Amino acid sequence: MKDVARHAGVSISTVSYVLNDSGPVAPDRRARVLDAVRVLDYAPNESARRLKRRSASTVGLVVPDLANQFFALVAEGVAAAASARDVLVVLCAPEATEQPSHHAGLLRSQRVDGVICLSGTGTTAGSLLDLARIGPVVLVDEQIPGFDMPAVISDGRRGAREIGRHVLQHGHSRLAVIGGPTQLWTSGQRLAGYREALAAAGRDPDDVPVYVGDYRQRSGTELAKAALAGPPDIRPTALLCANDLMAIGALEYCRSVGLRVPEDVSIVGFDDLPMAALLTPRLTTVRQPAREMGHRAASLLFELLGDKPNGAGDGMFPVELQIRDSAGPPAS
Amino acid sequence: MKDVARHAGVSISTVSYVLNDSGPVAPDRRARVLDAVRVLDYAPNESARRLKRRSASTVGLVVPDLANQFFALVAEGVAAAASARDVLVVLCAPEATEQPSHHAGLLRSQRVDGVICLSGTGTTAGSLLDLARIGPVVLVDEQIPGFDMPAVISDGRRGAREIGRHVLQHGHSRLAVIGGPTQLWTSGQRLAGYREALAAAGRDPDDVPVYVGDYRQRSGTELAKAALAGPPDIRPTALLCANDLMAIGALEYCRSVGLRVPEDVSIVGFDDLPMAALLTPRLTTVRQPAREMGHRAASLLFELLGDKPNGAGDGMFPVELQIRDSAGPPAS
DNA sequence: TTGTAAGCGTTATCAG
DNA sequence: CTGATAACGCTTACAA
Repeated sequence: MKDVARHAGVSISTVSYVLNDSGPVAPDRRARVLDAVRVLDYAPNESARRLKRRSASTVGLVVPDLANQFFALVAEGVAAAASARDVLVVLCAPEATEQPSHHAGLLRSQRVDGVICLSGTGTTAGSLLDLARIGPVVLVDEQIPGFDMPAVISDGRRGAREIGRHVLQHGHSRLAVIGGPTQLWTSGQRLAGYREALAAAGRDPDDVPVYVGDYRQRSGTELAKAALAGPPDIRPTALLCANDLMAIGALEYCRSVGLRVPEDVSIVGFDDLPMAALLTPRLTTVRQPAREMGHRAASLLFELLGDKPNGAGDGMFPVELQIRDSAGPPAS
Repeated sequence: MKDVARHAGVSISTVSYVLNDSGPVAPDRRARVLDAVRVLDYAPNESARRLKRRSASTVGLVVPDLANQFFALVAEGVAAAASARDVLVVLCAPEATEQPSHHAGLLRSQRVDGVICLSGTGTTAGSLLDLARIGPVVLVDEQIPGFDMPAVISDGRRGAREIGRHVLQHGHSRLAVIGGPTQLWTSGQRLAGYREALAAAGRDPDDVPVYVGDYRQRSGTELAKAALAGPPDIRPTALLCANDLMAIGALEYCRSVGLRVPEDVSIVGFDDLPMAALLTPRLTTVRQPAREMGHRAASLLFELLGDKPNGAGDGMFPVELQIRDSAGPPAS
């Protein structure tokens, strides 16, 4: 910057003025400065800048599992919104094996302005508290009772209720739920939705067993195996999976043991990953607008950070039942 | 930091010494400092730190399309390697509509230590030059002739050759290639591999038409439509797609018009996305170790940045033919 | 309209 | 072993 000033024959503060539009500068001098900037290929040092102003134009993005396409799409939405405002995104993909507070510390030291946190196994009240000390935190697809942090969520409960009803309408009498991690809000919501559907159909929700998975494909496979272990006249004829990845795992298991879907067992998921419609059978599921949710989360965070209100309230995104081929009437 | 010093009854430089192990400190004073840090919940200001040292412990990650799971997996590998060394990853997901140099500028201002750049449509020699001014750049699945930047690649040419041979062994006489963007290195490699296979089978490589796509699913659908437009006795019986996403698009097109795969047309892909094995028919493709490649790219970058050599040469990753169900003998 | 100078929170040099 | 103190590159009163 000193170089630029010298090259342009002005003082260093004049350079700053033109770079930030923060002071009146005579047109010719401004031109000289801009010119020097180009000639010297000068790029301001953001570290120094941040040190002075107390804001970083940077947000943290905590995502548990990029291999889950739902998260990847949310991340893309966040990145797009951030890019549109020239704010940087620092990516944290905490591994299950590490202390959740570790990343919080890193992010805090970076002085990121705020954080977007995607629902995932690491989301405990404690780790959220760590993040909250950094600055505003917006949650995606998660909510912690008693904390009321801003959150971008979708109406998972209703989605689960609708897909539950859809399955029940086919006349299944024995069902099982393959749910997500119990500590996750979404898991609870979806489970609640399934139970409402059951109750609405005059069934006792407590009659259907719930297998607790971790939202990964593998656990879908394993839990399907557990759920479908008994003899044909005992075993469930429909599996309500709390996300698509687990539904896919379940589908795989069925395929591997020769169970037909949906004739022998109906399987439904949740998320509507791009691949859901490409499976055979095409997966009946509930669509969540992942990219939009990421975008909204970022906008909401910017607003919290003092951007002019951009209409990004923390409302609920609607959810949409996608009826395809993986659920149907039981064969019997 | 001043507070910590006061609280511990030592000087500010002593605090710095214990925080960085950069000077000898009496055990009791060190303990007092550590204590004060905990009590005051102090986190060092990285901006100030970077200003002083000239390194940021931060790398940039440029990824064109997170919705492509291959990229998402590479990103995950990068994030994992970075996290293991406490280096931060700033994510750039340049949209097609914006100037590639824009992100380079952002990254440069951030003073990131280096950049990992995934192959994508935005990868021009010019934009790479922009990035190179920032610091070391390692490319993933890309190489620019004449620039020789460190790169983490896989042997796509061999993969393409092998899958080409596999298809040809089934006795197809009319084939078509659905390739990637011509400016991408991977596209060229894969195309070269296909041509080698053709030549090895005694066929004239120039006889097979090449449709140029953009590695996205949609272009697979469109190009399959174009490629398969003619009457049955004219149209190709096998489609060599340069990545899985386009293969999936092609699969979709075939399904939509009632063409059976592989009976009416064989389709093969490249990448082996996790979903490839879940499709019906299961997609025959070539596996690239995405996550490992990301990990290696990060390690390589760290090494370039002065980390002790960690054995991350820029060798070629082997590639593995995955023979499944989407390619077979033509029906005729 | 322009320049001077005082920090921002760290690290590193150099006397004690 | 410890503590002043001078940078690091930038912003912003304040003075000219």
